[in-house]
Amino acid sequence: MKIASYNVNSIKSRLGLVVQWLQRRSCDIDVLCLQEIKTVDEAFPYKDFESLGYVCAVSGQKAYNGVAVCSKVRPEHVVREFDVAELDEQKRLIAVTIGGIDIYSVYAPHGDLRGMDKYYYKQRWYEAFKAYLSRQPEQRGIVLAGDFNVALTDMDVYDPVLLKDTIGTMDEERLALMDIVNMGFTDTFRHIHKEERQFSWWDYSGGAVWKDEGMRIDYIFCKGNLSEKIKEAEIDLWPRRRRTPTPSDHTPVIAEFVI
DNA sequence: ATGGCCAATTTTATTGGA
Repeated sequence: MKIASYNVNSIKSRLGLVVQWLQRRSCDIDVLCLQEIKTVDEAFPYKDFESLGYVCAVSGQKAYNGVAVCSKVRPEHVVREFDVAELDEQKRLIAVTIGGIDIYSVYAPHGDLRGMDKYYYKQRWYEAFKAYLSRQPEQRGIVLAGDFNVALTDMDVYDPVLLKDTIGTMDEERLALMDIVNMGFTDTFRHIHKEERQFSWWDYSGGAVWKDEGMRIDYIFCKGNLSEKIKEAEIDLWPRRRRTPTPSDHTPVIAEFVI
């Protein structure tokens, strides 16, 4: 089973490219977690995904944020509200249960430099998400697929010196995500590719993608016995290295499980 | 690849993204 995470930066602007990408891969993705769909539920292009064989669970909002999970199998259960103020005030989280596994599409706050409102909001959001996850049953199979807006280590940025103490590389941001990882999660890409510098996001400006000046901030984490079932992990550069249609600034990350 | 960031809205500027 292949699970993918893709921050599309507007599903309306990206629909054509996402469809092209899925078809190019012969629709080998079983579960596609989307972030930054930037639209309300009613405006999500359900039908376009249906014609490719996917059913979509959506938690959207106007203009900003918004997440979805499109899967070949209809989920047994969908959660859109998490009964925590920090996790519900913006649409950054949706969870579906497929084959007894809880799969989350995650869009962590971007944040800001130290001292700014959005810096503190990111910290509060991570605390709330960690606390929420700690309340889940220990043995539960969980996959977290999304844009976490943190580069875990210096290996995950193109220039650690230049990018030291910037958004996504600050120690406290890394600790916030590491806290979650340390709850028993495995970084699927790093598990398979121990030393490879590969990125999932590149700035639109300056032709960053062509110079490979990027960061790895999109992840698929898994816990429970899923960690022993990771078969392959991949970052697919194809959708990012298009000129037309205009790509997202992110590219999809994929993990394959022996399930 | 041969450039000079992109998307949505509050729209001809501003905000957010990272």
